[in-house]
Amino acid sequence: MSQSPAPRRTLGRPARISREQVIATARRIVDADGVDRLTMRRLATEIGTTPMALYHHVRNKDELLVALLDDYAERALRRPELPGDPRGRVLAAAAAIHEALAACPWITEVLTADDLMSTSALWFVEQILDGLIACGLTPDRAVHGYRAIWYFTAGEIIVRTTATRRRTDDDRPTYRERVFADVDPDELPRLAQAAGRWAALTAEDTYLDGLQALLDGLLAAH
Amino acid sequence: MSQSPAPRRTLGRPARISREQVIATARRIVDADGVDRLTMRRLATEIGTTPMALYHHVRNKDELLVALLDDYAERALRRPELPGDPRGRVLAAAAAIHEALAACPWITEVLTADDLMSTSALWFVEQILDGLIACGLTPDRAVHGYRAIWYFTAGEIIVRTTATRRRTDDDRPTYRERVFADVDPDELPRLAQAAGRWAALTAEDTYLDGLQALLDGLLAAH
DNA sequence: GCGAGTTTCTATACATGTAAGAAAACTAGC
DNA sequence: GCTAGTTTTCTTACATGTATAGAAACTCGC
Repeated sequence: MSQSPAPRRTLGRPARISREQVIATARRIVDADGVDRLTMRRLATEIGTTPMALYHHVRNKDELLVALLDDYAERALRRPELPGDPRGRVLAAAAAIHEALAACPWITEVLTADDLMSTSALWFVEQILDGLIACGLTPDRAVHGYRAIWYFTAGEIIVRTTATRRRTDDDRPTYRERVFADVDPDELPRLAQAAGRWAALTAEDTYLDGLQALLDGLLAAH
Repeated sequence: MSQSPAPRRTLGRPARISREQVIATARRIVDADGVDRLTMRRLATEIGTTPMALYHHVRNKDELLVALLDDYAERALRRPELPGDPRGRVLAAAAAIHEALAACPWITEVLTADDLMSTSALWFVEQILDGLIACGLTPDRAVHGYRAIWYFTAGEIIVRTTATRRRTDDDRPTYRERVFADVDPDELPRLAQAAGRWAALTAEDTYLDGLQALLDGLLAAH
């Protein structure tokens, strides 16, 4: 009758907090107050433990952020209806990744990881690879093509989000504005010509155009 | 005879250090010991002042890094012989920027700026814009094209350098390796197929291929 | 029940960027 | 010379990530 209740097979002091709990609480903080307010100390007190205890469940803050991105991708990356033609599949998969990432701009510091290798993103990578191969690329070239698409996508997100971030927490004239003011129209006529419209032009979302151009170029190269 | 020696026209306490001195010393530290060893405290002691005194010459460490990048670009960005055909010019200008950036991998954290808008880089931007326009793009589309090239270039540098950085200061199995180990060949056949070669493939430098593809796509879109 | 081993948690400490304000070193007007 | 104003520098303090060392809480073999 009095069997040992669920015989504990784990050695050592039992854990009071779990990695899942850490990540979930971190997510709550980020959702509520933004990623800037996520500190290990606050996370610890909200969980009811000490900062260093967290380090038994995440290796460091960076890994925690990666885990957050993973967690986010798991929920936000819903697999869309993909078109039948392979080119369209590649576009749709890449656009879906881009859309999900653009929606949570706090991951910039994490995004510089090698690949977007969240488990839940793998399906999208698979679609891109498969689409590229169906378009006639060799498997090896398809991997390179995926990388190129990833460079472009990650670069767009990173550059765009940090640009807007700097613009918000800084009201002095932009570095850009100062630079443009110095442009000599005789020496740099195209820049001088574009100077007035630069801000407006770079504010436009041209990700899809660029993605299509890149993809067309990749496919045209056989 | 005893004229006031160079009548000081500046009000207030005379500066003991200059912004140029700060940047030059920072450069020396970075060149010698890497960007990780550049701290405001060390910089201050090497100059012979206190950390907070630096903040009257650079707004914060980020701005110091941007200034370092500027300083570096000034010296490293030598204008190459550009080919006559506009497509070649664009490629050469972008490749030159990429090459210079790839040579100093510590700028990753700075590279996320809006554009590479160092004064010394403007000439390259001009060449890219001019080349794109000469290929038939409208000025507005040329700016978008330049942005696309910049996204791709910055993304490539950032992703590549942080990837190698993480690999060096971390000998545990990569996140990537763990992810690939879980790939189900039935569900994700392309990924499973590429898994073994992934590391080798992504180690290859395919920047120029990607750049050409992107450029061709941009030009093909009229 | 007891010691050994193992895991998790806690306390303390340090390096770092930088905010806030006082102090210093000058010029200009009297 | 003295005061006011201005600019630069210094002092002190704080928040943050995290290293290190050891205490605490468990299982297992005896």
